[in-house]
Amino acid sequence: MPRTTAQNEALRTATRETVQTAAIRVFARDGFTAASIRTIAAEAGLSVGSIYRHYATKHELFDEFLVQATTGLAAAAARLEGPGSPIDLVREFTTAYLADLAADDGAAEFSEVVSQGFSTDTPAGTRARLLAPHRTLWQAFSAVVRRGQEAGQLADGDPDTMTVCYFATLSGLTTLRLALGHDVNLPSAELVLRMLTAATPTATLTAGSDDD
Amino acid sequence: MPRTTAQNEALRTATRETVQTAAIRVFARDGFTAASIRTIAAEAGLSVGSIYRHYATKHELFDEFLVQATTGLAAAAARLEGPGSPIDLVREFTTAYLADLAADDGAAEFSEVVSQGFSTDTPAGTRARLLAPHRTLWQAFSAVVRRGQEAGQLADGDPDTMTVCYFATLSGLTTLRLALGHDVNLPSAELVLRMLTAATPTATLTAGSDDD
DNA sequence: CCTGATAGAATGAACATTCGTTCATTCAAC
DNA sequence: GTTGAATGAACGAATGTTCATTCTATCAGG
Repeated sequence: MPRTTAQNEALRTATRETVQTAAIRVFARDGFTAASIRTIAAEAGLSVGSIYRHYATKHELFDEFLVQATTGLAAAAARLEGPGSPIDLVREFTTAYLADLAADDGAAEFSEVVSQGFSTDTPAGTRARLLAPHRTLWQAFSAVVRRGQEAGQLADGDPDTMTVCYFATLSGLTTLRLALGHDVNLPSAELVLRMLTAATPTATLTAGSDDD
Repeated sequence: MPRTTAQNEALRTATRETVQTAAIRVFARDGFTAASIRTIAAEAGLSVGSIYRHYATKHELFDEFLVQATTGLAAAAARLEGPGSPIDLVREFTTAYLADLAADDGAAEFSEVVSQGFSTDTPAGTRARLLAPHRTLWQAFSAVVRRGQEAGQLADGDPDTMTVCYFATLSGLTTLRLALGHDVNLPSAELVLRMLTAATPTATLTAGSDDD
């Protein structure tokens, strides 16, 4: 008997992880279509054939990423539905996201692939598959915002619209961070949270400019 | 002599515009690499060969888009450097951007291609070519923010960081708008502007939650 | 300790397809 | 009839994918 089953299992999962990490990096850099299997193989330090031993197609490689993304989004939604005051929940959520972005692990790349899948819907159907868990997350966040408003902790405004605007900011920051690297000044959580916590600016700030 | 020179000229520019519009739409939908010349030709209602009569390569087709983007960004920066109070300038800028996003002309698609070029740097060199006019725009915006702070019209904070956060929001909203269409609730200018105008939330809002 | 047999992982040349691109030909307007 | 725009079949390069082959780590038998 050559290798034990357990050893083969460990080898397989280790290589799968190597491939997955390399794939996400290349997907984030080049986009799904421009990312070639040969490039991913080179990034992983493996041959083309090895990729196909672990993933039947390029789409299946992307599918595993989609599963991870769905799981992560569901976990984030669950945390928002957990205990805690609204202001603490949104601050903790924002701080954690920005910390991931600032760190040099693959979190930013991961988010970037999600963002690309959303915008280009490549491969076909990606957008729909990402939309479902995103809606769950958005609804959870929106509910927290509503609770925060009722508690007087958060600013007025339609919770759904505020949620969209908030997540648009996080998404945009992710893209900028990945494109510009350390040159970009990541904002503090407090700055991002202003759109949720801001007291409505006093009328005197805008007086005299409503003549359009 | 068959057609007059003027007629040929008109035909040429008309077709060029048709091709350019179709190309931007396909670029926005599929990304530069996945957008094939055959798809662009079909979208424009022309043959493959006709595309190549007007643009030597796919890259040149994209280049014309880059020139347009650079011009537009420079124009936006110039407007910010023009007359007007800081609060009016940023509000006008935001309102105009959101109006373009809400309209069904190609403005959102245009911005989306810019965003993709930024994030994937495809074709190679696109990011650098977009970065220059963006920096100009960001610097102009940052200067307005600083003036607004000095005039007591805008909230405190590092102007550069606030600018990055602001444009990240606009970029993220563009992606969401194009991905979800009319389902997305576009925020009001006032909501986006909160991160710039918000009075710092009073300490009572955060009291008792700083125990992490 | 060595050695050879073996199961399964790793390899990369080869294939069909699709891509960007070309160009001989056709079409349309004067 | 002439000029230039429009066409689409065809070509080389690159892509995703396959599979016959090689490598590698293990352990029974000496």
